[in-house]
Amino acid sequence: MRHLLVLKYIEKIARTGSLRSAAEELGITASALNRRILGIEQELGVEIFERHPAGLRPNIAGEILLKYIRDQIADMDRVKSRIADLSGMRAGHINIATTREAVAYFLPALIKRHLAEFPAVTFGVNIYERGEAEISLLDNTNDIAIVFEPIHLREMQTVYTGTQQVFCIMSADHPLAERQSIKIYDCIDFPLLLPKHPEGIRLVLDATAGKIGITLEPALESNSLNLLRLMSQDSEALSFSLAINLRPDLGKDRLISVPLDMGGVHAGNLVAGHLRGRTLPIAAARFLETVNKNLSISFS
Amino acid sequence: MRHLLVLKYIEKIARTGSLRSAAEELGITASALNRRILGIEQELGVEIFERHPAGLRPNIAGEILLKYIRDQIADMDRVKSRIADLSGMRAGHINIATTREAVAYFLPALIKRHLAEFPAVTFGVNIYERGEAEISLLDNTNDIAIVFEPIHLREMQTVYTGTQQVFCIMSADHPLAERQSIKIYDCIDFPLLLPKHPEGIRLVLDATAGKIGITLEPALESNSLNLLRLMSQDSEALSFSLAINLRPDLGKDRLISVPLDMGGVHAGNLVAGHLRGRTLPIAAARFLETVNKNLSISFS
DNA sequence: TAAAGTGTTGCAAAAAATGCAACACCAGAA
DNA sequence: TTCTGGTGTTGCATTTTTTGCAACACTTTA
Repeated sequence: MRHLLVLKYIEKIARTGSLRSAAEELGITASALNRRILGIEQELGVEIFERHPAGLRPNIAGEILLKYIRDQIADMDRVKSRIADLSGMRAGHINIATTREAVAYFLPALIKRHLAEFPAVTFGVNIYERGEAEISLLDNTNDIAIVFEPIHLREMQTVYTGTQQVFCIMSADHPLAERQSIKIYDCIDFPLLLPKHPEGIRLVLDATAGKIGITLEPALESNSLNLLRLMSQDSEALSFSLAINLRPDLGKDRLISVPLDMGGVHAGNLVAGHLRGRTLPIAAARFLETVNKNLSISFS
Repeated sequence: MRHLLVLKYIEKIARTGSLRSAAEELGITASALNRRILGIEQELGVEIFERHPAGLRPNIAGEILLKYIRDQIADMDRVKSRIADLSGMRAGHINIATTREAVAYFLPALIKRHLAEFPAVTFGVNIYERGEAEISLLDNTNDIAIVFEPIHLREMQTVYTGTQQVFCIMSADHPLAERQSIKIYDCIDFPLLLPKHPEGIRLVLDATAGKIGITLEPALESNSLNLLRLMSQDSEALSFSLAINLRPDLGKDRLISVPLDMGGVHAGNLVAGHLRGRTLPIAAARFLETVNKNLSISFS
């Protein structure tokens, strides 16, 4: 709830005891946070925090306000819960069709978060080869499709469409590791670990190579993206990954990722949507909205 | 309070029933307001207004939200007054509910004097029809009620109660002008200028007349007490006024006032108080005490 | 059919929030 | 003392958000 933001800021400061620590936890700057507080204090005409060298501590006015804030946040939660009850997004089953690329880290995290808010919702996640996910919407086998480079876009009502940057994954001590970005041309001197053909990312890579008149000759082909990535470890071999599929803790495997400059070739589209003309059950619609929001934020 | 802005927007729309009318009252554009609503609805994942050709009407989710909003706004007011209290009880906002009879000369003078002593206090004076002022205490719209002949006395904690002498106002050269007091019986031969019905003083006059078996037939009815008074000027017509509403400088308009002997009928009560069971903010409590003191001194 | 009301949306301008960097201050350690 | 590491604050350029204008699509009423 956006209108509670400022209140949550205040609450966080009261809990951490200092502007800077609160700011860090909130993911904003101390200065921004500070000005928010100064603004509130000006609105109230009273200071709500005592300024100590060690940080901020609520004064009596602050304590009164904090009580209000905590109540208000709790009340809002209750309101949201009641609204969720009567609009039916509380319960239901959601079947999701997706491709291997999209599913690795993004979807599990998202489902987990959604489940925290709507525990009674159940999920089915079904992985398809390129092109098949969209088809599966036709007979309502699945409610939502999240796919990379869809083939049957006509059948879909898309809610989110966005390009996905391709990253090249390599060992941390690889000759190319220092680069800000690399071109496909730079890659051909090293062993290439590529996904098998119908995979969307392979398509994009082949197109990029084709543009400059070369053919990619993979040292290893597999449809296990994880296998490909691990093969890069401690070798000169290169593998590739979409932004959405990039593991957050690559460093732990002594790997790093470098964006691939595709030289004007259209980076592939990631698409989320449902069957055209179908009105989704509320639970599914709600989740799709969450998907859309998160994709938009993560890959802008 | 800035963070309540959006909430107040919603509340306003619910009250006016349409985007455009609400926008106008709020001093913004319909489009801006509309986007605010769309934003909230997206945040909640649910629509909160039904779209009718005639305008917007809250749906069930909206009603739930509205309850929350009204509570939060009221709570915030309470917080602000509590905070004002502890900053030396010299500041605060006082909302006063009253009826037309009580407000003309007494209240302005009192507020003026109070303001001289407590310049940081701000006032809101709201005039209601008979019976409505007390009701307005219930939702904390007003802190203090000063009313003549209240209907809903149960809801009120009265601080002052006292009868109000009724005066008959007439031209200075009126045949009755020399009297020490007059009876209602004396009046019926002259044109009567009476307030309209729900007005408390009219009630008292009717009761007095009823006791001796006559009905008052007004030459003019109005709910502007000032108009009635001025109509008495240079004519034989009689108007009536409560002691509290008696203008100090009647002589300037060539008018005089003569007490009305009501022949045993209970003169109406003037009551000042607040919502039963509520502890007033200090600023309001303080003003109510001033009201009490002045009423007690003036009409003993 | 025309008029007057409704909500909605694209686009450019205005306003608000933010991050960066520097500052001033204080407590405790060297 | 002087230095270090912590605090909150502020000016400025930038980014993000909000807003108003105008036009649109739609429904009800005259």
